[in-house]
Amino acid sequence: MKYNIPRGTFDILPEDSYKWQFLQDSFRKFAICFGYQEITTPIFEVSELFERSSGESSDVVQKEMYRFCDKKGREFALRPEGTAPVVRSYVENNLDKLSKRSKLFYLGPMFRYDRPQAGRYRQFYQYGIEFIGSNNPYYDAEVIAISMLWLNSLGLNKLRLEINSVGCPDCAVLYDKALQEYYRPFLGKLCPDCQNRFNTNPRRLLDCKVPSCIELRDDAPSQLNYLDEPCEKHFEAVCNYLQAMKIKYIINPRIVRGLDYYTNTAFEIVYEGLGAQNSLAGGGRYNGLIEQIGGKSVPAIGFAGGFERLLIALEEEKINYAEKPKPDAYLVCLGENVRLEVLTYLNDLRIKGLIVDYDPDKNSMKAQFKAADASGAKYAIIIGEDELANKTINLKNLQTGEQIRVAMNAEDTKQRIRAKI
RNA sequence: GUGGGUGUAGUUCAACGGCAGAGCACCGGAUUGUGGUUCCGGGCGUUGUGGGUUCAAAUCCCAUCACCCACCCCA
Repeated sequence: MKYNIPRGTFDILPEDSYKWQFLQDSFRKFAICFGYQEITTPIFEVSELFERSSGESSDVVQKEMYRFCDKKGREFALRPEGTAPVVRSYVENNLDKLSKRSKLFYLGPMFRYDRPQAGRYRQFYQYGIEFIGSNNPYYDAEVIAISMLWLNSLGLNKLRLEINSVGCPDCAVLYDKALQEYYRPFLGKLCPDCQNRFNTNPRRLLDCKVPSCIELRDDAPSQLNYLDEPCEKHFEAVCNYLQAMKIKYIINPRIVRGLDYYTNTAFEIVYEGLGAQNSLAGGGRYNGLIEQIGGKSVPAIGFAGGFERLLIALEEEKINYAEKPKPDAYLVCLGENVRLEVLTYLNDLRIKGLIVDYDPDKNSMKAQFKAADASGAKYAIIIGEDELANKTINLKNLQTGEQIRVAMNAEDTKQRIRAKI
């Protein structure tokens, strides 16, 4: 019986895993420099957490969640996104009592039952930041900056940062009304989906890709004209901070976040060349969410980005961001007795942190040297009966061909190899 | 959930009704303790799976599964 990987998932094979490790480490370091700390939550939570936070009407909740019941009939879901679990943990562990601000980041897999497509998977890996505890627009800019500057640091420069403000719930109500007034005369001209959206979620009308709907959209009122004073000031301040940070952006009043919990700032980082799924990262402010799921009213802002799309973009730009790790040395042995006696030395090298490759199945020197070349090892350590008897090794630099005979001493070998790197 | 395209060796692809092949990768060898180049040798793989048409199917038809792309949605 042969088994297939579940649809929409993928294996990260050894030939690629170093890239993932590099990107994950890189993001960790970056976030830490901005004062953020890692938080890791389970990959499943009670379904209700997501239903509450994302909104019952959202696509995520409606059709994309992997749900299951445990033996006691409790209903869980594999997490479709990272913010709700982090906020759950924040509330549950009283992180607000520890400090007024919580600066958190996370990495890990998310799950959505979607039809797979370029840059879209059922299990996908996200990196994200959540800042909880202040409504200061500086933090909006900081979170946006982290997401943008990190991508820049990897060598991605052809990015477009789009920002918008969806206002607070009060503004949203006014804006929804304005939209409905605008669209009402054209109701008959809208696509069936949009006729639905007209009532359930008017702001989604702006997101439609049907040509006739796009045409109508051009003259539709802008959210930005329906912000109350505090929201307008907030948005202006965010823009000012971004300018002060010299981060280029464009204001796109049509950015609508899919999840219900967003307020005020919404942003997206777009990379053309990803196909239809061209959003590398996205996020926004969610001042209402924490209270909504049982905490105090605390303002917060965050974002999440997808590793798969990032990988595609880096590949597309032909950026050499990570180097494949190669062995420091390859051990070439001759003779059965040698193979036995050399093992403590070999283990010592490895314990000391050298990457040493060795293959007991390769007999001839030729085969062993070929393997050494293929592995990309910088040195070969050659040991035969002679060397063993004298407690020495031949250390050969595989690039220059230079070879020296030195003591069989792991520490000494390590020093010599490190010195020449 | 809806459309379109594609499934042949580990991989990239040929063969397009008539004997299933090549490049790359992989393994071994070229006088027994020194590699990268070169040369030689090594391939029966349920042609994704199951049916059907035909004297004959990788090839045509149907179904199914998987992948890719798009709608939708978003990371």
